[in-house]
Amino acid sequence: RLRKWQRRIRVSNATERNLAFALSELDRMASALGLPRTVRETAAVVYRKAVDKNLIRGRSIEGVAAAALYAACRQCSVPRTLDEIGEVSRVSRKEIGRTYRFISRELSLKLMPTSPIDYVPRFCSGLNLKGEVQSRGVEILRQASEKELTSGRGPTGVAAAAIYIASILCGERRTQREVADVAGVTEVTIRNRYKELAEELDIEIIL
Amino acid sequence: MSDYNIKIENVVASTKLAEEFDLTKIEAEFEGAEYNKQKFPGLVYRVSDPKAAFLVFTSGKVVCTGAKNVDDVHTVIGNMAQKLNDIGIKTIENPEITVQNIVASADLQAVLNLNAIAIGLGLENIEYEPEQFPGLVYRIDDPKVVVLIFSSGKLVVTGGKSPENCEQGVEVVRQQLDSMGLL
DNA sequence: GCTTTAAAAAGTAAGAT
DNA sequence: ATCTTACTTTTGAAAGC
Repeated sequence: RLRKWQRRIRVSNATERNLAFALSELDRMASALGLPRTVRETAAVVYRKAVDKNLIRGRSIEGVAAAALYAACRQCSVPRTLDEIGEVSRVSRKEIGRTYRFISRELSLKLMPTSPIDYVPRFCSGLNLKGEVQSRGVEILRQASEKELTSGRGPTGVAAAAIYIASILCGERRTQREVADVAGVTEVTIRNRYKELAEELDIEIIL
Repeated sequence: MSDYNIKIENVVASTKLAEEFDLTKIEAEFEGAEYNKQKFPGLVYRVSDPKAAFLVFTSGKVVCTGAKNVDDVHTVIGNMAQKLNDIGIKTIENPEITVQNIVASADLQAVLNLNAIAIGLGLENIEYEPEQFPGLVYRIDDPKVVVLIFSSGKLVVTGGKSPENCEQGVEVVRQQLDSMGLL
């Protein structure tokens, strides 16, 4: 009986220690990515649910923490790409994606694919673009979505192209290189997307 | 009318041609054969008769992949057995060949809204992460196949054991999308 | 889980020209 | 800027780490 009690204490200690480690990991990654407190708390909730459902078995704490943070960013509409999460995690992008799919399914998160619109605020601030440009970009994305120009395309690439166009239309031009860098895509992708958007949405780009 | 341009792109099959093989000998006799035990336990051998690739193991088991149809699988495996015999290696007479997987492509001839389809089929039944891959992944239980759905209306059906499975898979998708008014 | 094979879909990426 | 090559996803078997 005393043995059993001690065992419980050990398990409890291990569980608490692991949870503490996971939460510190979430905090460390969230800080590195400059994420607000609400996202960290959401990630903590997701992580705790995963623990309660024993989803950590056979998986690393760091992997589940990274996946929880990735999921939380999406739930809070301030998405980070798997590459961005991977940059502040010891776990590879592939493993984070795999773990995300698993907990997403097991916890029935039912998240819609990331919307390009959710990337606009972050990318625009990174380019020092005003709210007017953001609004323009969002409007372009709404029209793009209606004309089926976003299905199957990378959200960051489409968002980057919309911002590139918006910056020009608002007289605050940013180069493809600048936009590509903040969005984490190549200039070629921005070029391909913006050509398609300009053509299909009948937007005249002069310069 | 009932087509949708279904085309088989690849057939994977397995069989057993002998009780055991000396892969080192086969590698020496078959030009182009690759065998690096520490890299992979099987010997790799490509043929262009009907085009296909073989993975030959010491156990006598063989995997054939890359064939464009089921008949070609039987043809190339028969040719393979003959080549082994020519080299002085006896093989099992009528090997039991099992088709393990068939990959097919198809075209629904319609531009699709993958977000709408994701909701229509149910987020818990699909996987769609455009950040990672442009296709929506839909797993079907009835013919047990996996269908990759693209915004262009093109499809990839894989996991089927027969051409019928692939056709059924395409039909299931067509029907479900049609019933939801997404086609 | 990984290693190796083949193949399609469409997007994105990297290095070369 | 454009071309080529290549990687992302899915599937299945094989023997072994």
